[in-house]
Amino acid sequence: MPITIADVAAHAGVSKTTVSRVLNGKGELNAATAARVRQVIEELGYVPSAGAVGLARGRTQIVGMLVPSMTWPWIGEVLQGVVDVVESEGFGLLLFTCNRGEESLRRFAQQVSAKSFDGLLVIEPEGTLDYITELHAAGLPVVLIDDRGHQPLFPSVATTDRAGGASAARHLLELGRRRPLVITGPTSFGCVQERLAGFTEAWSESGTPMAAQQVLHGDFTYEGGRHAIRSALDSQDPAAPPGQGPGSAFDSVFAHNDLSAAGALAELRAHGLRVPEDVAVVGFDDVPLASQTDPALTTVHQPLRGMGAAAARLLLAHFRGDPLPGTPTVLPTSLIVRGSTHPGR
Amino acid sequence: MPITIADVAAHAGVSKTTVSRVLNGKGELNAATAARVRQVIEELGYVPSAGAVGLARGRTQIVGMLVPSMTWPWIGEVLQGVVDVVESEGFGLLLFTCNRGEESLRRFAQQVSAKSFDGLLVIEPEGTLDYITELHAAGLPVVLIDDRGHQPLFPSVATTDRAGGASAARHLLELGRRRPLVITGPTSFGCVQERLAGFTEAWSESGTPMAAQQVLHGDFTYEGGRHAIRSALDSQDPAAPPGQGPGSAFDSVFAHNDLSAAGALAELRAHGLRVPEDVAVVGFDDVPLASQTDPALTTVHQPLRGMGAAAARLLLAHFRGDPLPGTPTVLPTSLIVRGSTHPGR
DNA sequence: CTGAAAGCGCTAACAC
DNA sequence: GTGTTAGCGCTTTCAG
Repeated sequence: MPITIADVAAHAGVSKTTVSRVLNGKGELNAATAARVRQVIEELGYVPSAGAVGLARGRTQIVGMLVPSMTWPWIGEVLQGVVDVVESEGFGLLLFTCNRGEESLRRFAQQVSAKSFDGLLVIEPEGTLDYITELHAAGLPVVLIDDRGHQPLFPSVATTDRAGGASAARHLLELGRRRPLVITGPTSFGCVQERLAGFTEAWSESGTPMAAQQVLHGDFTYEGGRHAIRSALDSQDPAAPPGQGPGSAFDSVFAHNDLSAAGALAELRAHGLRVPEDVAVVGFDDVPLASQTDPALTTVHQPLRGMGAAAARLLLAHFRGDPLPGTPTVLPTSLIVRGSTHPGR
Repeated sequence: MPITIADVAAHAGVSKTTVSRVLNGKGELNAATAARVRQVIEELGYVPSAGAVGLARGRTQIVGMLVPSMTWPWIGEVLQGVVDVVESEGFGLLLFTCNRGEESLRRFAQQVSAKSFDGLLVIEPEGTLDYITELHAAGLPVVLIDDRGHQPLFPSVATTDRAGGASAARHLLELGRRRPLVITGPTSFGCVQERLAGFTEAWSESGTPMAAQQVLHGDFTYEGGRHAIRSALDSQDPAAPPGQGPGSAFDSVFAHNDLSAAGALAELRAHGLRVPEDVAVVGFDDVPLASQTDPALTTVHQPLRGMGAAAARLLLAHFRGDPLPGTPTVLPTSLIVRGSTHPGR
């Protein structure tokens, strides 16, 4: 017994078409009729069936979102950004993950074919770029939220990884540090290459270029961070105590994400090194963890929420007829200074 | 040009009805016809339109999920549990948050009325219990994932907060600790009351009941954890150094969540106290942060993923005709021992 | 075993 | 301005 447009029409003594018109504000209506219809809608508490509207209009008012996993610490931020704008525009958000591999993807593909949503927002799950590109080519509106530094063949929202790396370098230089250690993420990621390039460039501008052994390849994990510090300490001149003293291997660390920076922090302490006095540490991302380490982590903030919101806005604007931009939308990073580089903060 | 059931019917030389039958496995079909139809479906890559099926059947094959916010650290785990089962059953997950207050909720209510989904999973957003109860009463299948220790009037999935508190107490007792400090969460939460009751009961069984000043009211934040430790240290006998020595105020901490436990950890260190030698610390939740503190946090693991999955299974089973259980489904907590109570782990 | 026809609830030409 | 008439793509009686 849910009430339908027909009920409203009957109660108001008009046709379904008229009701539909006041609902969607189309055509010229007699003010009086419109008011009466609105009144009845109110009284009956009528709400159009999303499914029926979707079928009739050929558009669902739903945006799909595909993410690799829900359990990564920064995914929530992006999602909140997305959800905020999607909801406020009266759209629904249909969520998909790739947690169960092949099977997940097949299921997702089904939903695409089933026209369950009008457009797709995606944080690229490993190895699906080709598939997504295909969907885009097939006419599905897609916006990529790029955390990998790809340059995809379709609209995307990204951040300034290179400038972020540079800002970390400049910060350390300003603090008087001269021997940095860089702990990278997986080097196949474009973002990692950018962060490294930005850091290295900015550093060389100081006149002291970096040596190869100052870059350690990590894997974005906590353990990876610990391990990098351990091996850096192991391999340095045993006669020279680490820290700011002359001869020590490094006086600062730039980790490519906060998680490995947190690992570095722990390992440094385990070796009796003080942060930031002996070694200053800078992370990347600004996930919640960053403000909950001890000392709190100076880090390059990624505008995750903003990226999610921007991607959603792009897609929704497209539904209204605006073209999707051919070039990536780039949101700037910003350096957040905390205790790991600045005593007392 | 999306291909429809009519296309398949035409190509296979049968009626739409027949195609529909092979699609849904209803009625007795001639094996040969069925095979032929299946063949055509395959060739054409036909997938039924979700919207059309929904309209015709009156069911959307979508489950709605309402959460307070996406940015809490443990929400992701629950969501992943939900998504895993929802997806594997061929359903879609429509996500809603209450981030924008009243407005969010109104929008959500619309979607409910619009019959956008068949049933609802909810992590109760503050102050919406009445509204949810109403929806349930109105006939919408609802399962609550209860993080607050409510005893709602509708199906829910919860965890053993009381037993979890007790396990923390027993662990500390076994380690020989005798003067615990408890840092609670907001006391209006049922789960906080339960955790406290469980801890206190188990502790009194040891023969040494707890004093009121051993319980500090916190707020589930990092700062709250730091603050609690600070005031505990401030208020103790200035002549008695803290730690395990006689006369010191406490030799262990049970924080009601990991975040405040991490705060406690930091503050203890700031005062020169060693964890776990001087003070052992136990948290609650087992969020990712717990394994990334230094030392890593012993904590009471909440089966968040399992709770999400269980809730989803309950709802889906209900769609198949099973009744929803009248009594809460309870999943057990488990104690995860790490370095904050056990040196070397 | 299979098909014709009538919806599901709404929108969109096209008349009046 | 407003109503009539077809659909949107699928399911489901009801015949045959």
